[in-house]
Amino acid sequence: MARTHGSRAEITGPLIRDAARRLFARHGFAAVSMRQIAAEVGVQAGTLYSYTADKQALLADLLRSHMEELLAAWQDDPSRPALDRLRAFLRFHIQTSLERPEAVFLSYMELRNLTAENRAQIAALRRRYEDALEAILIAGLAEGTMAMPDTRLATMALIAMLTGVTNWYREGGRLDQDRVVAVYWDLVRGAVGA
Amino acid sequence: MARTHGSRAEITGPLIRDAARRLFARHGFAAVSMRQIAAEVGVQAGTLYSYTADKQALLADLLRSHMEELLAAWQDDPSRPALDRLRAFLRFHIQTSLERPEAVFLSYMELRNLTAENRAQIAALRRRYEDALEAILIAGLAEGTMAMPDTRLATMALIAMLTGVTNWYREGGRLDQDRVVAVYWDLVRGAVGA
DNA sequence: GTCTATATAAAGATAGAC
DNA sequence: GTCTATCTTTATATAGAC
Repeated sequence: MARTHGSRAEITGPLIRDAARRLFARHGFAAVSMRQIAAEVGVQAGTLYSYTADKQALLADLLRSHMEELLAAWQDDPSRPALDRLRAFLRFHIQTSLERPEAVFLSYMELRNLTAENRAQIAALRRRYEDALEAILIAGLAEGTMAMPDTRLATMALIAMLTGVTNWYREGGRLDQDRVVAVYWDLVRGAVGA
Repeated sequence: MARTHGSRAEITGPLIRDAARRLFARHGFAAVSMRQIAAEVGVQAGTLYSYTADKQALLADLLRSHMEELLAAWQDDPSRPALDRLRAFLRFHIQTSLERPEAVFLSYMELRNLTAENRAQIAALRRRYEDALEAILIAGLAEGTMAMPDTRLATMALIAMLTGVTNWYREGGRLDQDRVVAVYWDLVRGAVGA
């Protein structure tokens, strides 16, 4: 596994991030050692410190880039009917959650291991993501196509429900992804009073 | 803090469990040392091993007793209308989740740190709890007072949604517990097609 | 039942050679 | 850019005294 003095910076960085994401998600941040990450990549432990200031910064980078990718990928069109937008959000959220279950899991679980500064930064990104959903619910109320007593609570409830898919979904299991989206859409549509 | 040779076994056991629950929930299982737990209780680290075989068994005890208390406390009455039973389940789940947020959090997060045997045991208990909810949904379908495409997915979706309350609820925040139950009841009732 | 002391292993991080 | 070697700290767990 271990190479001797081979240099390939362009790929080592991403490999470190991939290994860290996988290991942190599987065992928990504190349970994973820098040596384990290094072994997974095929470098020595000391090498990791050419790519990250410390272990915590490595986690922070993973969470920040995940949230930024999520925000960049979500394309909303406020001119469309709110129910269509909600349907699109649901599909987007389930799809990305199932594509990157490890990053999703980390983003909801390992905030506590960040410095206060990094934690605040990630929390702000997450808040923007939640606001994207709430905007749709507010539009639905204004249109009269949805009904609910509290858009903020509904936002939190829906995100928790959708993200929960990662807890039980198994590739090749009883239901494929489209079917999951369809079933959840029935539940969500009912929940928002449509 | 540290006493010298004082003996009080009746209370030290529960204190260890309380401290471990709090610390594991706050920092993560792997991030907490036996020394930290001991310091919180006011004993020396070695003393903990009079109460648990090892660190992992301490976690397993916490999760097992939490699930067992939950199952013992939930009183269902299958002769009542399914919607009433669902309402009662919702209130029970939100109430206990907010009363014991640390145990709830651990039960969903730290299964990965158990031995395979302990993990299977806890998973079976959790499954029984999920089945208690699904039984209500199945009854609702049979009654014709609910409608949903998949009772198993609906079960997982509802539990994720309700448990998510612990992620954002703050004592003394914008909403008191009864109000939260009322808002979620609106969402749940819609989701199950009532 | 609890303490003190310790065996043994592994952690995060850094320095300097190649 | 990566490796080797190492400093320093901390961890789990156990043995035996009180």
